[in-house]
Amino acid sequence: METSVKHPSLPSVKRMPMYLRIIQNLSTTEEQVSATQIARELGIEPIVTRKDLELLGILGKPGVGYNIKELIPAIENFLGWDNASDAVLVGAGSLGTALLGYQGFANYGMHITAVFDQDPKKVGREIHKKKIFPLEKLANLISRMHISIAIIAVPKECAQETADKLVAAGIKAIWNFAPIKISAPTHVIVQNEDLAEGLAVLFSKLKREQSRSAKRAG
Amino acid sequence: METSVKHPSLPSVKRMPMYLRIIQNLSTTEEQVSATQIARELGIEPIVTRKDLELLGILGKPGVGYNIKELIPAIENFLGWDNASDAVLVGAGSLGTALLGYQGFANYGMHITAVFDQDPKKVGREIHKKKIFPLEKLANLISRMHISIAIIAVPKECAQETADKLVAAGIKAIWNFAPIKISAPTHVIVQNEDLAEGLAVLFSKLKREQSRSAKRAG
DNA sequence: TAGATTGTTAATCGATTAACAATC
DNA sequence: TAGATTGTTAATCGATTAACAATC
Repeated sequence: METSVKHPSLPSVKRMPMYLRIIQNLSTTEEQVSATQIARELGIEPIVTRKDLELLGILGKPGVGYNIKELIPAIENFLGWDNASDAVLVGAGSLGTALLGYQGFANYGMHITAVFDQDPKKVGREIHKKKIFPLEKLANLISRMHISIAIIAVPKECAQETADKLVAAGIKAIWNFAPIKISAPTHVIVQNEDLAEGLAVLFSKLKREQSRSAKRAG
Repeated sequence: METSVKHPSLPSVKRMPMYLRIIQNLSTTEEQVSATQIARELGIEPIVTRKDLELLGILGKPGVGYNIKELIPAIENFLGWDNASDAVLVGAGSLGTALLGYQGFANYGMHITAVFDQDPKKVGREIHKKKIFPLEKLANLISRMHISIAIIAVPKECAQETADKLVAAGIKAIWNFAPIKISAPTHVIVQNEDLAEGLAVLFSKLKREQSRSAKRAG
């Protein structure tokens, strides 16, 4: 029996990008950074950061911290962001446009190779210097260029249909922004992004705060 | 000592919007829905849904399920989405535009009252039928109309500054989409939305799947 | 040395899952 | 009645937090 690979927890994975940003910011002025320092910046407990950095498989210096030059590539490698993966974006509406413009995904290990849209009026135009292709070319381009990631930014009515096409074309992972849960075969990774989740959390925190302040007043 | 209010867990809160959507879809054809049914639709365990619905304080019928007419308002009330709160949007770039267009937040208990932007060229124009105001009017409008929620969709360079203005104007909750962690006094709720998190999760799942399929092949 | 921080083991906490009688 | 599902209590699992010796 071989050593089973211990998978990092999802919360740890989610915290990594924040660490990366903070450290990248510091990298111009500092050589070393401690878990304590990062945690303070984020308003979280130092032990959390220490545990997370442990996952990277690098060593820090007691009393000092971690070498930033070592830390950055370690996190990038952990996230798989060290070699930009090619991706396609389906849907060139305002959401698709916003995603394309979002600080450029370049820093996020992702390179958007092509943009597709159903609307003939949009085809041929450019957004953020990316040319928009007709949907008909989707399957061909994906298989020809061995694209493994697709971003769905189409209206929810055609999201599942789009996903089916992507799966048929051999895509390996789908990042879905349509407000509907997309289903796909188990070997295809689906990450559903849902704005409503964040809003639900916001409202629930607000409610809690209001009941607290009501108690203070009453 | 009074009964301490038991707060629902964050994962439960996050699942509620999905439940709501599914049930709203069913509401045209069905009268009742079971936790099992909802769970199957979402690909999660029925016990999870049952536990979550328990938080709503309504009763189901054993062997049958829940009355949809009761369930919908119960979830909306739980989320605080039964009375749309007024909100302002700061930043009318592609992200702000996308947010405004995102199926309209009307269903999400939020009504965007006004849109603000720094750029004089944008001021006066309309997006999705909302007029864009200059930033100078922000504080006045917030206090005059007792707005409690603000959405930040400005570049990360001015996000903290924008947040400070909002706090000074008396805002109670900030939903931040700039890729930077915003800080505010403890009595102000901040919900930082971070695209990079989702991407990190996607990549980590992809990695896991690839190591699995490599194992299958090898 | 004194102070800070790491790496690591153990304790705690909370969310998920299991089990099952009661009910439609 | 048989089958399904609820409400509820208990068991399990995993993430967070605490504690502390070792090290710079």
